[in-house]
Amino acid sequence: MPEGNILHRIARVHGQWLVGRSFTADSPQGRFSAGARHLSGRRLVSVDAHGKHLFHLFEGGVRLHLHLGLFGHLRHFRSRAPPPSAACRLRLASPQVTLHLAGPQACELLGPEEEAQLRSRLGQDPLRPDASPSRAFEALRRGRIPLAAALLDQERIAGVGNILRAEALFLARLPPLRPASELRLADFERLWEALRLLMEDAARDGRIVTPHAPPAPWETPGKRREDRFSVYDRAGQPCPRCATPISRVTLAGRGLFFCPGCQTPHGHTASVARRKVMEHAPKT
DNA sequence: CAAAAATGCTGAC
DNA sequence: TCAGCCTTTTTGT
Repeated sequence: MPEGNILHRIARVHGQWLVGRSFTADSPQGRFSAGARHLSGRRLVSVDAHGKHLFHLFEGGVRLHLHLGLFGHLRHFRSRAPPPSAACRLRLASPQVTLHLAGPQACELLGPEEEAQLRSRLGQDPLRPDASPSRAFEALRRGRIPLAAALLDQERIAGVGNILRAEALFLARLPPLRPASELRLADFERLWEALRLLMEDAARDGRIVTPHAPPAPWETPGKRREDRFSVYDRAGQPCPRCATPISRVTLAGRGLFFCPGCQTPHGHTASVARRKVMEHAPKT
């Protein structure tokens, strides 16, 4: 379910509503009972997101590491919470706020050096204020794999998932299958900026919505899922920018969506040139 | 009801 | 590269 923007959103919500409170913890599902006992009664000191990982620091130096994986789900309740589902791995309850965690890939207590080691393996996170774009540029260009594959490698850039990859490459007009080592600085700068914009909007609004402009005549208004994206999960449908049918290829076992019409090696300059020609064309 | 799929990651070939 | 993890939602009988 979540890409990095969702984790940052959760961290912000927890920072506002959970930090400073003490919680009773338990594990209805049972697989985190020992950890929950250790957390119970402690005050939450801080919350931090890095990529798709969440780090909660409780008083006494107790560190909780969460990763939602593909299925993980967090629910928040004010005042009265419903009974937890049988799959609820961790419940944190206070008089004002209750949290239910189900299906996480990771829910564990870490020592300080374990946490540091984990964090040191994560790449630059576009949503973190301490992110270094030049280090991200370096990391992306290492090795000889397609740019689209490098973007999902959390040790190069942290927080990008399959949707953000597709939408950011589309916004930056970059061909996803070109070797990452051939990425030029100007292309990277467009890509980084697209990631930052998409992720910041999505962290604030709670969902990824791409500003695909202009509104195309073949698009019908609606709230169905596919309307939120320009290329992700839209194989065969017309590109909102150039109307070429969107492609889907399988790369490293996962679907990659892109527009073969305008995500071309020099798609950016080519389309700018085309627009200039249009501007100077005689009016009809 | 059952089945399938999903924005992720790991460990074993 | 593939199965497995594990939950929720959507789709199909």
